[in-house]
Amino acid sequence: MTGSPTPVQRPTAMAPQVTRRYNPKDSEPRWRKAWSDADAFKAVIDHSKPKYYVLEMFPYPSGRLHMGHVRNYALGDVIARFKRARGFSVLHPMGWDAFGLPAENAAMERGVDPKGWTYENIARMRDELKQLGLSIDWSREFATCDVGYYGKQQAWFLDLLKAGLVYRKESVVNWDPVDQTVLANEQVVDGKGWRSGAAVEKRKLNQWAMRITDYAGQLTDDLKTLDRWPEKVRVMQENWIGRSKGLKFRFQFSDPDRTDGLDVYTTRPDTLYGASFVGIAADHPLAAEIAARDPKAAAFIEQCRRGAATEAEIETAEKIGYDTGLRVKHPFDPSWELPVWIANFILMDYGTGAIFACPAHDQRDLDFARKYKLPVLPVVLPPGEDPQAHTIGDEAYVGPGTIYNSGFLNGMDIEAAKAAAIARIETQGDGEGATVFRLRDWGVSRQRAWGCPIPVVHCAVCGVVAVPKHELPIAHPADIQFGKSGNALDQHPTWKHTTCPACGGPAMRETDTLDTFVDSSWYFARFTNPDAAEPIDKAAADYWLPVDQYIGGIEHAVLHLLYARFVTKALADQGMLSVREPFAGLFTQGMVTHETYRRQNGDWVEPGEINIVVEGSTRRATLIASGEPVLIGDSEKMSKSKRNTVAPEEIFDAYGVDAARLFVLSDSPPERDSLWSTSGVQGAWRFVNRVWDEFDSQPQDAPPSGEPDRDLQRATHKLVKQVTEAIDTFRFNSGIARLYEFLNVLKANPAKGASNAVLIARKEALSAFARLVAPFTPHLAEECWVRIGGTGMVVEAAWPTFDPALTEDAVKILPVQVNGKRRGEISAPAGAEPADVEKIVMADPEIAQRLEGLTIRKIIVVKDRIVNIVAA
RNA sequence: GCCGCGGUAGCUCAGUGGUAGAGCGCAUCCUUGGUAAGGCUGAGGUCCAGGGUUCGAAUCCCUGCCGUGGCACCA
Repeated sequence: MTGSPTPVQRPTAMAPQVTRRYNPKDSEPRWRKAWSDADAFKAVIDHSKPKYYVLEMFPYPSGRLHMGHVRNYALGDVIARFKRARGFSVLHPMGWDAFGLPAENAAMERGVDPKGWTYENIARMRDELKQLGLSIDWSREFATCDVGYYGKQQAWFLDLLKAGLVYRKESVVNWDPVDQTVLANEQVVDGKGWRSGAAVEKRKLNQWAMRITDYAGQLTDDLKTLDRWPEKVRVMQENWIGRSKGLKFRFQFSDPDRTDGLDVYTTRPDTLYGASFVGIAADHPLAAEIAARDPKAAAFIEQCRRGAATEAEIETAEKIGYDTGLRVKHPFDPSWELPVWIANFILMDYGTGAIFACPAHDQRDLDFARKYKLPVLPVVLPPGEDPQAHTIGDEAYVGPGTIYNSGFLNGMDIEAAKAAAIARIETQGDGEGATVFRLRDWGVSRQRAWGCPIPVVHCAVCGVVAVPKHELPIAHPADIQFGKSGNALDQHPTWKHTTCPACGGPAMRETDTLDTFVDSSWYFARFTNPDAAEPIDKAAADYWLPVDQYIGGIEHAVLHLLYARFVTKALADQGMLSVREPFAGLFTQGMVTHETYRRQNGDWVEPGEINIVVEGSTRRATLIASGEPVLIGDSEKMSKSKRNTVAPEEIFDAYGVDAARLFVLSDSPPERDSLWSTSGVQGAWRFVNRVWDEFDSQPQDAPPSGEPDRDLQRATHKLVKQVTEAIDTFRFNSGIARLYEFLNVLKANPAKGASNAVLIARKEALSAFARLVAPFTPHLAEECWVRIGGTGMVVEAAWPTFDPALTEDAVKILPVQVNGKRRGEISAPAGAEPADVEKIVMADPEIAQRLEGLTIRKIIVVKDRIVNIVAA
C-alpha cells in the first residue's frame, strides 16, 4: 500500500457567467471523480496517526437503494469525513451481505441463476451508493457470496469444529414452512419467522449448532465494558441472555426401588418449605417413561404437543396438568411427600425441564394449584402482616418479607434464606448453587442452497468428517437448478457425491448451508485485509479493530450484534483476533418515515399520485387522476405495502445528492425516526443554494489587510465550537441548525458594500463554513472551497479550530427579574462581578420604576446570565 | 405484567434550574435580467395535567394521563 495520494488536477468551479444558481448535476459527479482520482479515501495503516474505524451495517443487495440506506450511510459518512479532517487514519469500507433467500426465491420464480441475479443487484446498488458521495475505500469491497470470502469462513468454521464449539445435535427446532428452513430462537418473533412472517412450527431435526452458551457468562459480563453502546441495546441483550442464579438439586423418589432421582432448578430456594408439588415438562424423559406404561399420561402428552404447534399458542395456552402418581421426598423433611405432575407450562429446554412449585409465591404455580386444588402454603410474610391472619388470594406474593412456616429458615430475609437453603442442600449432597441462562445454542444449519456450504462430509464408515483445509473452498456447483421447493444443493445430481477424506470410500457432502448471520459475524474483521490468505490478517486486524463506530438499525440489537460478539470471542480464543469485543461504539439510527395516503375504499396511494393543497393550517389531498379526496394518514416506516416510499434516485435527480443527505441528517436526532417530506427536502435544497450564493458573492480579489469585524469573528468561532461538539456527540441535526443560523448571520453582513473589517471576517467565516458543512454536503463544500481560493480539496483540509476566548461575547445582555418575572434587561461586561452588576441594575430607570414602593429583600446575580431581585 | 423512551409553535425538533428557540409551513409586503426563483417583515406557545422543592421550574422530585419500543409461562 502506498502512502500519500498523488496530487490531481482539481476541477475548476462552475463558470458564474452561465448561471449563478448552484447546479448539482454539474458539480456532484465532477467532485466524485476528483475524489476517486485522488484515491482520497484509501485506508492506510499509519502508526503515526490515531486510527478510526467507521462501519455501517452492510446492506443486503436488493438492487435498489432506499431512504433508510441513504440515512444510514450518510450518518456514517459524516463521522468518517469528520474524523479524517481531525487527523485520524480512517477505515470506512463497504460490502454486501449477499447470501440469503431473496436470491433463491427469485431463482425459483423466474428461473434465473441466484449468483448472477445477486451480482447484477450488487452492480446496480454499488452505482447508486457511489452516487451518494460516500468517503469509502472501495478497494476493500467484497460480497459474502464471493468464494474468496466464504471459503475463508469455512476455514475458521473447521477451527471451531475442532475446538468443539460447533457440534451436531438432534433437536426440536423452529421450522419456517414458507422459507422451508430452520430458524434460531432469535429469529422467531411473536411465533412468526422474522423474514417470512409465517407461523413457525416445531420439528425434530439433526442440526449444526454453535456453542454460544459457552460464552453466555462473558457475553453478559462484557456488556458492562460497552460504554459507548446505547443502554437500551445492552438491556435487550442482557434480557435475551437471561442469566439467573439459583439452586439445582435432586429430589429422591418415595418409591425405594427408584434410585435415579429428579433434578430441578429454582431461583427461589428460600421458598422450599412452601413446596406443593413437582412439575415436569411434557417432553421430559420421565414423562416419556411414564407414558410407556400409562395410556392416560400418553394421551395427555399428546394433547400438549398438539395444542402447542406454534410459539404463539404456547404463550396463550391455559395451564393443564396430569398427576403421574409418582411421589418425591422433600429434601428438608423425608417424611413429606410431594406429587409429580406433568404440566404444559414447563419448558424442557430451560433449566432441567422440571421444577418444584411454590404456589404462594409464584403466579404460574398458583394458577395451577388453584385449578387442581393443590395446597398453597405461604412462607414469606410481607412486612407488617400478622402471621396468623395472612393468606394468599388470587395473587401470589413475590415481594420482600420475612420467612416463616419454614423450619430452620424462619426469621430470615429472602436473600439470607436463599443462601442458607443452598448451603443446606450442598451439605446434604443433594445439589448445588447454579447459574442458568435463557440463551440457547445457536442453530446454524439452513436447508437452503444459496448460503455458505458447511465443509463436512458424511461417510457411512467414518461418520461426520471435516473436509481438510487444503480442499477448501467448497464452492457451489455452477449448474445448480432451481424451480422446486426445498434445497437445490441437496437435489443437485452430482455435487454432494464425494469421497471420504478419512477412508477414501464414497461419502456425501453436507448440503445444509450456514445461517447468513454467520456471514455477518466477522465481515468487519475481514475488511481490515480482504485479500489475506488466512481468514483474518492479524496485523491488520490489530491495527484497525475494534470498530470505533458501528452504525445500523435497532432491529439488529439482539440477532446480529449478539452473534458478532460471540464469533469475535470464539475467534479470539482460537488466536485469530486480539480484541474480545468487535464494536467499541454503537449507534442505532431511527427509521425514515413518510405520510401515508388512502383512498375512500382503503387502498394505499403513492405520494406521487396525489396533490396536496394547503388551506391555512389544514392540508387536503386529492387523487391527481380523478380528483377523488384522499385521506392523509400517520407517518409510518417507508414500505412497499403502504406505498409510502420515495425513491432516492428521483430525489437526487431533482435536488441533488447533497440536499438529500442534508435533509435526512437535519430533520431529527439520528437515533429517532426521521419524517421524509417534500417540503423538507425543498428547504434543504434552498439552503444549498443560499450557501452557494453567499460564497459566490464574496469578492475573489485578495482581501484588504487589517483587523476583522469582531462580532462576525466571534460568531464564526462560536460556530466552529458548536458544530464540532454537535458532530462529536451525534447531534447532527443541531449542528446543521447552527449552520442554518450562521447563514443568517452572513446574510446580515453581506459582501456587497461591506467594510474592510467585515470582508476580512467573512473570509475567515467562509473558510470555516466550507469545512464545517463538508461532512453533510461534501460536493457543495468542495465547490465553495474552490470559489474562495482554498488550497487543495476540502477532503484534504484540516478541520477548523476555534479560539475559546472568541466564543464568548465581550458584553453580556442580562435579563433582570423582579420576583421571578422578567422586567427588563441591562448590559454588563462579560465576567462582571455581582456588586458591579447590582450598581448597573440600580442605575436603570426602568427597573427603579418597577421597584417603587417595594423593599428589596435580596438580589441574586448569576454571573453573565441573569439578575433576580426579590422585593416585597 | 416487567423494563425503557417520548409529550415544547400548524409540522419536525433544539433547549434540561436563569430572557421560550430553529427549520419547514402560514400571513403581509417587495423584487420580476438569480425566475418551475429570491428577499423583507410578521403572526403563532397553559413547554401533557396536577402537586412539591426553589428567589426562580419546560428543566429537579412525586402522582396521573396519552403515545411508543423491547421483553414476557425462563421456575
